Amino acid sequence: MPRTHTAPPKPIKCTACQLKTLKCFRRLDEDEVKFLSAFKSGEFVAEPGASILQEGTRSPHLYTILSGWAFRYKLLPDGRRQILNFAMPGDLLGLQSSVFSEMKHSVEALSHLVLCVFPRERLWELYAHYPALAFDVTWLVARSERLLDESLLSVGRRSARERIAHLLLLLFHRASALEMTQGRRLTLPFTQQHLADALGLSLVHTNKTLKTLSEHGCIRWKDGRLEILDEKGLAALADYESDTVQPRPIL
Amino acid sequence: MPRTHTAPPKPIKCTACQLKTLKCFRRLDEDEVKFLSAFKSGEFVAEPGASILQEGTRSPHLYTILSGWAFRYKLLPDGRRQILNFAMPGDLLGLQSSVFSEMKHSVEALSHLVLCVFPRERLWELYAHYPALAFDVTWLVARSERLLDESLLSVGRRSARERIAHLLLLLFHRASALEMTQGRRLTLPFTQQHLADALGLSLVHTNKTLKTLSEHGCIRWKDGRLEILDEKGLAALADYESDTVQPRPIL
DNA sequence: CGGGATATTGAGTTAGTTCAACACAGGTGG
DNA sequence: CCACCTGTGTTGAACTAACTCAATATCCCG
Repeated sequence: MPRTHTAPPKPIKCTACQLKTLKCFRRLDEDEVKFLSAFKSGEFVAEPGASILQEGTRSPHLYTILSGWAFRYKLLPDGRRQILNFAMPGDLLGLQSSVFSEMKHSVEALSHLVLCVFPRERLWELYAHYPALAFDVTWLVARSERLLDESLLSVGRRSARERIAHLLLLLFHRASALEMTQGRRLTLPFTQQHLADALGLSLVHTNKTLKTLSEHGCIRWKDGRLEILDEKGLAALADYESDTVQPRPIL
Repeated sequence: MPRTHTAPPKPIKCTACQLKTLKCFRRLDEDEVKFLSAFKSGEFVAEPGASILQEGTRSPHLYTILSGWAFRYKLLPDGRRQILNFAMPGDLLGLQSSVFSEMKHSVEALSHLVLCVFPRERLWELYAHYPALAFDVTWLVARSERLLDESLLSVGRRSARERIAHLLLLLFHRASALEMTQGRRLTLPFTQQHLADALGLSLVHTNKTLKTLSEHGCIRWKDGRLEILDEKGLAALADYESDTVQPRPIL
């Protein structure tokens, strides 16, 4: 069960935002940083399993992930779950309820998670006065659409082995851009159930397929740590092509 | 094989745009319409099977569908195809190549298709001077993300019968909002192969499942015409809930 | 020590696939 | 006007990737 949320110790100033030091993000000018600092209404810390946003509700907030992992998902009435994607630092959460009235998916924390909180009613100011930031928001949504395109291709047309190979490579490269990897290794706070639900597979089959990938010497997956042993092999299996997109927006 | 494109007879002025008469679109003010008229660089007419945008290329244009159907899709090297979604009047095509460098999916015309063409290099002006329109662009991308979420849930977690029920209802309601339906009937310019590729199913199984839905008296599907006979039944099957979103943006 | 997740493995089942044949319609060229 | 071809839809039969069920193993935590 989700644990309760904790109040943050002390919010980080946008001027000192850790994400800015990563080269995968675009540089913001002074004005933009100032605006974002004022726009940011606080921070929100959640523990694994905590519910961040709920399908069917309207959130007064818009979030950006400062650190940690989360995932978006949808449920069917009988409990079947589909994970739509995994969210990492820099990703936007809850824009849907800013743009439409209510959420059509839920979001849950996977790891210890720190979020920047923005009041959705002020999103309009951003569009009115900071067109570059508005464009960044569009950029982020478009990128997330791209990831969904990839997932849909996987779930619709790839075999179990191909899906797993593809997802693991994708996660690895996304994490790598955020400097969350150590060499070929990456800490993934997922259970196999999470993988299964993201891939549209059963838990048992996911487990067995992971095993054959291990036996073929492609990966090592143990205690939430993933090691990519044969990147070429995996990429060939999955027709994976890393998405070399230019510097991405912060917020 | 795709036929060649035809030059448009005479572009329609945005002031006289047919879409504006539909109540599902938000009303634009005079300034916005004037800007859009200037932004619009022409029209583009395509016939069924024509390729509109190609994965791996960069399109200098951004399109909006004025009339007709298209679909976005991705291919695997061995020819497996996943249709990502179907696009109808009012939908935006090719934003990805305006936001990133190149397309990661292709777009093909399903029916006779009329597109409004906008030069992507002027998209920035729109963001700089027409924040409401910029917000509309974001709205459109976010909505398309939502549709993808639904598809991913279907393909990942629903049975063949549920998937078909869900897709047909969705198409019907989307078309209905655009006043493209006649009572419970709708002309769909698809082959069963299109349905199969959108649902992640084989052609044969799609055919058989359509047949059982017909036999149960839920639908009639003949010569590209779909009739919804038992909307309640289909909705129950698919856990379908029509997405009652407020007026949507034009362009 | 006991209870609740998570992971692993085997065995039997099934939804959906592939292969193949055939029906039907429209379109073309002789 | 007919013969042919191609794209689409339909149906049966055999096959298989992935599923469900079930038992067991681990590990962590209170």
